Amino acid sequence: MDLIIKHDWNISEVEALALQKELAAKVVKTDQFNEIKLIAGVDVAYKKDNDNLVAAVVVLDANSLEIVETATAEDKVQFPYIPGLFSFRELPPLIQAFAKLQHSPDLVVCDGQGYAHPRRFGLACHLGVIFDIPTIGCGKTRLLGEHQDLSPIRGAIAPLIDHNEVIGNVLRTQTRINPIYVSIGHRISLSTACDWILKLSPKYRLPETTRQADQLVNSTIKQLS
DNA sequence: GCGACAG
DNA sequence: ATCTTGTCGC
Repeated sequence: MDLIIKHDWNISEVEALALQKELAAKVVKTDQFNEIKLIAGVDVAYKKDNDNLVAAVVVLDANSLEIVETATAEDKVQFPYIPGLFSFRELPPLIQAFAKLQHSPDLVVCDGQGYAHPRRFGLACHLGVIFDIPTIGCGKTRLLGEHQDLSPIRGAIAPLIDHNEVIGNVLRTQTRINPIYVSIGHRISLSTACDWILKLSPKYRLPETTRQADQLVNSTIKQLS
């Protein structure tokens, strides 16, 4: 896993906004990948005893959903949580975890929005662009945008719209369970992204990738405490 | 001015 | 995210 774009992370809020505007121009919104054999799920959690963040990456076989490899990293918080600047808080430890991987995933499912973002550059876009790999944004709650009511059945889908632009899809992954918010990260189309999320969510609300990453990051925090 | 606001 | 009481829906 090689970083294609490197930039400072110890920057001000104003500088972060300018950087988002610059990098957002590099997002590719169409399918640009070959066969997807390995899919990674990522998650980051806050460790309150030492004010650190713990990041976890889990690589799964795209067909069997069996775990192929995992990696974790711990780092100090160096940016506050600001809605719209989420990636500047969570990506530093995540990059460290990716650096430890022996396998390069062909697709990364992110815990957070992608294109469904005020400046169309959520965490999934940021991660995708700096590594230049296909990514999907997958959020449990809405950052912005409006949508119509959704059928209660698994597979129900509705466009998420902001200022007359479709910025993502609201997707029901389980019948009568709250839908999730899917958006483009990088090098993937919205429809292909939703196909993968449904395939990766046969049993639970969230994709298996996200579940495994969440489990790993929490067990890591418990173990280190 | 007030409310909303990924994790 | 995380903590936690009261309220609501099934």
